[in-house]
Amino acid sequence: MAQATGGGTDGRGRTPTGNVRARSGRPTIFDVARVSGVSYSTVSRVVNGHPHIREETRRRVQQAMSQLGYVAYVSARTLASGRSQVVGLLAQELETSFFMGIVRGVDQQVSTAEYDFMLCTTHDRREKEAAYVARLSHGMVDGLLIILPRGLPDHVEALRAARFSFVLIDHDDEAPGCNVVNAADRRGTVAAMKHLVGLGHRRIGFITGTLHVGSTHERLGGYRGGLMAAGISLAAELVVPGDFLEPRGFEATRELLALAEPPTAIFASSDAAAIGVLRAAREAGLRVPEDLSVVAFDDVPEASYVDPALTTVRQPLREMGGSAVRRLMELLAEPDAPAQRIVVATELVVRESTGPAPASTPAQHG
Amino acid sequence: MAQATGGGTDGRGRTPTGNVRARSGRPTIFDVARVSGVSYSTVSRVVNGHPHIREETRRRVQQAMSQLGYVAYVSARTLASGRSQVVGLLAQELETSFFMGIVRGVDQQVSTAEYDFMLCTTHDRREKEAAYVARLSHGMVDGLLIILPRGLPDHVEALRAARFSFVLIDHDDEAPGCNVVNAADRRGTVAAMKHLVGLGHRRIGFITGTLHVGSTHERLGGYRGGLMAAGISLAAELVVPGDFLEPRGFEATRELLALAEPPTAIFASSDAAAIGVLRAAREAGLRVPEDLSVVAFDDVPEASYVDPALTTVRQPLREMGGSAVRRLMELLAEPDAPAQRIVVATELVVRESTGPAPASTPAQHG
DNA sequence: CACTTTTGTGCAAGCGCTTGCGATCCCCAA
DNA sequence: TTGGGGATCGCAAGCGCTTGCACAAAAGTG
Repeated sequence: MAQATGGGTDGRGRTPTGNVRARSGRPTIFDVARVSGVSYSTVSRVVNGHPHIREETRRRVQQAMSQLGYVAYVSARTLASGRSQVVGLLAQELETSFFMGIVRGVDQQVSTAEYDFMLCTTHDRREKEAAYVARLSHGMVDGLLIILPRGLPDHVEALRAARFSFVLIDHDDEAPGCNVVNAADRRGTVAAMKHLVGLGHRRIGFITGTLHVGSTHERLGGYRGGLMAAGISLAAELVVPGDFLEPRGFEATRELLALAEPPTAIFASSDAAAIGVLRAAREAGLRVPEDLSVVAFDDVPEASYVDPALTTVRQPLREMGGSAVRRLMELLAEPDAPAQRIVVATELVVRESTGPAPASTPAQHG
Repeated sequence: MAQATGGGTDGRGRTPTGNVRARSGRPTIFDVARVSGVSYSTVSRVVNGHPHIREETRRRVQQAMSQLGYVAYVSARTLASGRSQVVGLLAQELETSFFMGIVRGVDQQVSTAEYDFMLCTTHDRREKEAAYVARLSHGMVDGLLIILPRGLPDHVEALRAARFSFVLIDHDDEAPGCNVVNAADRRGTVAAMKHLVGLGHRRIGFITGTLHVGSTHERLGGYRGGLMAAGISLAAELVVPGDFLEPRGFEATRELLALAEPPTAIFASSDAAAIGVLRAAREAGLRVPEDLSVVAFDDVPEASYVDPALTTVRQPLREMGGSAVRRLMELLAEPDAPAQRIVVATELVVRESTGPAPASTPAQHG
């Protein structure tokens, strides 16, 4: 061996950077270098799989590493290289199955890509969003996945300005020029409308999602388009605002059922909201689907558990999460790739909550 | 100002560490120092809220920071200080509501503690566990939350040896001397048994969880204890192995119903398994609860959605996650605190899936 | 066989931040 | 006026790793 045997700290009692004693007692590349009789940079190259390393050298180093139980110190590597091998997932919350579905897809895909992921939830606080974006994009993660259902915030613009790689999930055209993954909301809703119309429904209520998110508008567009295609005129009172959540679904349904001429079917913009619809129907003494049909959106697991099981537009959440990760990986490899919109297909799943429209006015139970 | 005005790089054209030009274009503490006319260490102290900073200095620095839009570079800070302000959550998967409940509790609590968290799933691969533990504990995170339902693996021992702070969730006494959070499984199961016995059930089937996890044995203990307390003798054939999941719950129920003298009630070790029980009962033409009562464990959201809604032992998953985080925070503040077991209460939630035992043999439907 | 290329390795200089150790400054008792 | 002792702040030395550059040795090239 060319190097000083065993000592390796060239007589000055310290490694080049003054690494007299490792803080944690854990071995560093210097220790590995000493044991294997090469320089620390060679060790680094072996660790990172660089070319131009003699096979025997590589073997010696690897043997020293496993002998010492060497594990790279991630922060140091990140600091030196500027890459962290971590992607961030910024979400508003984790409460709903909707988010969880996406998170699962992300998790799965990330793990196959030799990346880790950091889950950050803003808990609906706007300041936190900005703070996270700033901190994460500044060295903590290499790329960002963003699911924030509130229009396109300024900090997304900031990310773009900083040429930081990110992809938005379930944001539609609010983000021109951004990489986006979303579902075919409109098409799915149209399919739902066709289904209801085919069952003879003419008055169909619509409970929207949160208003500032793109998918809400897509679904509303699908509703209108679907009805118009069937030659049914739109009635403004049949569209009531919602927020994707159960309580509001319940309320909204009450409003719809209180109409002079109540709907015979209701489309809810999420499964959760539809569960609220079911509850309101039960409270009003209406049977589903005999008196009232309900169609939902998402197809989270609960949709098939409830009674009656929900007819719903399936949105492949896992696939969306997975696609977003794949796209992000592409971006990390080629940061200047042109933006891309990925639209995953939706599919109407017919279960028990829809049926033929009742002959006369259905709201008068009894 | 005592310092060189504006220059700050002492004429050598570079900062002390040779920071000629920031890599990312983002401002560093050196930039802040230059603008505010103090040394970089003072900036660092302001950032970290150290005492002994003159109020006016602090103000000047803060103003410079917001003027420049300074954001700390986390890896550098971690490298220098040895602390990352992130905690890791190591779980086997994210598929079940059980995990998700805990994750939500963790998320919530972590966010109130000025920490971030990194979610790592091992996807059931043992090598990944060890790799994660090594990497995470080596600088990536300050502490670790572990939910790995498979006995107490060696790497937990390694963590302890390295004096790394961690807390186990839902591991029971397999981990002597470790900080653990778990639910009162035994007590909850006993309550469930008392409920069934009170309804007149004498032959009660039991579908276990995965065998190598502590809570499985606790629940089994509760089953046996509960029956014995009621003076009911144990029948080995009534206990069938399960794995907490729906398909196995279905299978196991088939086995139980095929017995010469089938049970009038079944306890499933998780809600998911109980849903399988329900399916098997339906398949066998049995009505729940008229012909067969079922009690479950967990009380995830699905439990109240299914038909009939499940009578189940509620396990406060969020609270468990939250408690684990709180405990971890304590450990981070005081690493040598003696280990502690935290047991959160369980509670029997009676819904629709349990009822009086049928008069005669119930398996003969019709 | 002198002369580029390619391959293999080492050195030094950082990455952006924290922190121990002084050096100053200021205030007040003596 | 002196000292002593905080309160403030600066400097240097690192944290553990990556990487451009230099240089040596091996391998082509005409």
